[in-house]
Amino acid sequence: MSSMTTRDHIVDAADLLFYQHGFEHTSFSDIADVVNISRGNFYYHFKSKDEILDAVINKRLADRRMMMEQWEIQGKTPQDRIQSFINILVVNGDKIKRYGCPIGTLTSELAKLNHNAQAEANGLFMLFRAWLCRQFTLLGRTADADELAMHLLARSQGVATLANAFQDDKFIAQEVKMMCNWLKSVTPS
Amino acid sequence: MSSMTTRDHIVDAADLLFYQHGFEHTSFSDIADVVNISRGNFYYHFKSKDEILDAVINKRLADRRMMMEQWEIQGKTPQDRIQSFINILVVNGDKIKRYGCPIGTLTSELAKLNHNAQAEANGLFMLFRAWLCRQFTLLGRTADADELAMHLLARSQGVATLANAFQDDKFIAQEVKMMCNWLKSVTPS
DNA sequence: GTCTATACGCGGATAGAC
DNA sequence: GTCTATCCGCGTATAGAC
Repeated sequence: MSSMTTRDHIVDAADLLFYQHGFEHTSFSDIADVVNISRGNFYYHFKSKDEILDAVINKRLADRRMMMEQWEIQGKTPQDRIQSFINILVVNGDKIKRYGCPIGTLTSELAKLNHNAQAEANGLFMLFRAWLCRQFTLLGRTADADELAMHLLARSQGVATLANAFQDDKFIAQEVKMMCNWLKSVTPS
Repeated sequence: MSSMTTRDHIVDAADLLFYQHGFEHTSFSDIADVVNISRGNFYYHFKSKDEILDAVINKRLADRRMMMEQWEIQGKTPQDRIQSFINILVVNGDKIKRYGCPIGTLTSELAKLNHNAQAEANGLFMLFRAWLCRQFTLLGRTADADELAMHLLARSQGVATLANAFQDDKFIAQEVKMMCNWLKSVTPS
């Protein structure tokens, strides 16, 4: 990617490091080591560490929106698309076992830090919530679409948390299977 | 509590602060302010911050064991006891909305820090897993008791994470109701 | 046991040369 | 745009008086 600016490299590296080691635990030095720039150079691109966090959240928002667009293209039925959401747990299984869910662990950390960016980070959850809600509505569950969306979101969060703690492969597979059955059970025939 | 030693006071304060603000974000000064001792005095009672963490984890283990003993006394059937577990989400609803689950958020943080105490903190999850497993076995689900235990644990973790992010009262109530129905559905009649 | 004083490194942030 | 040099506060930890 020759079109990648230094700023983009910083945001990419920060995105990964914030996920792997947490926002607070990631220092400018850590990011600088990855991007191969000096610490002083950060302040040409960002005013503060919080501004890097903002950029990372916005990148994650954009990434997830693109992912959902892909799901919409590939999945013809709302079932297929919801299934794509569930499958994240399998596709990203290894990362989740190591570091948990990128969204859930960020919102949890920012809540404890009482950080200004809490609301923006929650936007990531809201994105999935609204998207799932739309899919369940298309599925015909107009009355309880949002409830179902929140339920599925919660299930996947719980699986990520325990998969991270227990490092258990079979557990993820088990739960994904149960979620598939659940999806069938809420799909009007 | 006149029998409370300074050490106990430190562990109590650390327990609360680690929960509210996270382990890394809690400094000796923060704890000292609550306990009303000087920073230097910590090192008479503990060799390092990590030793305080160990003590906090052990305290949490003891607290949860006591809680389960209470559930065993109060609940005559395994259903009742599992119901007590589910009810944590309601009883501690306000704290969970603010700070998430004390166990889930600690294990997540320690995983990101790659901290030595990860295994000990996971012991908290294992305690609940084993206890729930025993209850499901008593319920007659000998074949899949551990699966059911993990499933319920995951559900409650997911609810805690989303309740924390969305600050939604109705959501917790909804999910608790669904978990009750689920419990009925897995109870042999 | 508890205190004060202090060491020491790291983290975020700034100034200014190139 | 990127660098080096530097500031400053905070955090853990230590030494030693009381």
